[in-house]
Amino acid sequence: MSRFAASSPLVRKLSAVADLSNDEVARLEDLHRHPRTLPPGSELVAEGDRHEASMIVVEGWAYRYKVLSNGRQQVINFLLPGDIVGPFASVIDVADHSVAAITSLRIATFEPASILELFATCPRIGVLYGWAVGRDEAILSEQVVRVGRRSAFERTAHLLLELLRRLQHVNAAGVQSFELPLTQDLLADALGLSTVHVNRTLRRLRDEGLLVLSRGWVRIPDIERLQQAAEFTPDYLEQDSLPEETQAELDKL
Amino acid sequence: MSRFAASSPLVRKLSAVADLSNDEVARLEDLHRHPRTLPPGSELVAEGDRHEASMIVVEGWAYRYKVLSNGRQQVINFLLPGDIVGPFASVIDVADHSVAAITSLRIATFEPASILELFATCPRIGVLYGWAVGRDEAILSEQVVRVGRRSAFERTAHLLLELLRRLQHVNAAGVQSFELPLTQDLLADALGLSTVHVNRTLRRLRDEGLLVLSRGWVRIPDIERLQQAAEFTPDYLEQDSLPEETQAELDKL
DNA sequence: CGCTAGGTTGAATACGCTCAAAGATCGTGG
DNA sequence: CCACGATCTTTGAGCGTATTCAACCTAGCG
Repeated sequence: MSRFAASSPLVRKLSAVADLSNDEVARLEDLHRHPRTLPPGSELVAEGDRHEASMIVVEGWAYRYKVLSNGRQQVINFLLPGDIVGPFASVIDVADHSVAAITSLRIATFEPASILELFATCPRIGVLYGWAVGRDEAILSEQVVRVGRRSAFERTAHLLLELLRRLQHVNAAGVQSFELPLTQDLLADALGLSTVHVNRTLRRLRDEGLLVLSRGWVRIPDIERLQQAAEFTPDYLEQDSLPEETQAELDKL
Repeated sequence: MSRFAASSPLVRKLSAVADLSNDEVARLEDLHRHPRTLPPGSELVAEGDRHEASMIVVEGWAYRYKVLSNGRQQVINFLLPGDIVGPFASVIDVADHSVAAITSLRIATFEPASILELFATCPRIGVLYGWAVGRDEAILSEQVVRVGRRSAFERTAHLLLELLRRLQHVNAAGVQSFELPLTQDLLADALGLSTVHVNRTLRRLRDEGLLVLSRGWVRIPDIERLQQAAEFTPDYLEQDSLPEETQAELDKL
């Protein structure tokens, strides 16, 4: 267990990449003043909103999505504890997507100024912020590949494996299992499939013993096997340290 | 025409969002030392590469992509003049995707240290860098929606409209037309379709008078009409100034 | 002139969608 | 505590969009 097991998920996530000083942890925790708790279904951001602030998910799930005509909807990605919502929101003047809470959601809003200040006064945290942004971009990229070039079967398995891994990074999942607060409707919108087909695909995954689903929980009995089936490689989610060169740059400052 | 018509496409792009001082322009141009020219097909980044530097596309097209088994391939996005390749590359230690040149490519590599320094000494540029990252993220999000929830017809039209708009922002396209250096194979990999179907879809777009294609050029005779057909809204690509609040924050520094 | 990469077209197939109806599950109020 | 309604899940049948396979065409280039 990490020495930050009790602290915020963002700190847990970042301390896997770099050892944080007590001061750095304090600065990060500082971003968590102004927390709120929102009920399931709340809209945090609506497409067309102006000048949103950045937020950090502390507990619960949310999702970013866009709505199209005739009821079509696409989930862009899921926001889990430790995720930063709109890391550069303060610079964008109109939101081009919506964000809604899936579960009851604990979330902290922070001022755009905080980030500017953080970058200016604590480059290490600036770099880690950049790392978080880069990782989210990697997750989005994988979402493009998943939806663009994988079969329904692979897609579904792949997403579940990603979610497991991401939750594990913030101590929000077990070794094989996690709580999945998604309806098949929402899953379908994330996977670019119809609800019916998601249902059939999940059934097939269960029938093949790759998945155990019960009352909002998923268990993956044989992760190795599911990874193979989904062609899942977790590299894009894993990083255990900053590159040496970057470390060196930082030490000079 | 902008007063920076002659300068680098990155400056052109950013000066649409904020008026840049001469000093700021100089700092941005500074990132363009160490330019190279690469032939079409060159790999700039290969999946698995360690610790890449960030780059700026000066001229030409490139694409980010991932390769799957049995020859499947997905283009994550296209990189056009003024685009930053891996804005936080210095913090990520292993590339999870590849990048290759489509045309002959003029590209500038800059040191990770430059960015840290820029953030520290020139917050306005730091903010604009953040804006560029945020915009790229919006483009990626739209790619997810396109591939996940749009028909082949909409998808194709939508991508072409996006490319037109993005190119216009860096003075690399006319009012209705631009040079499109993509094979139908590559287009298919970007749209998550088969080559054959891309071909049929393009034909339909031509038959309906929505597109004119000839020898590597596209013309969109009636943009309004194609936007309607594709359900394209360009908001995510457009921003003409920084939000007032952010301006105010900046002035305080 | 012939090679090669890319574009075009047809026919058969398949994967995933739509429509429809029936079963679970859960929260809520009687 | 049970009944009801609402939401979510499951299953079947038929359909349609996009795929695969295969052949042929075209343009550019050595």
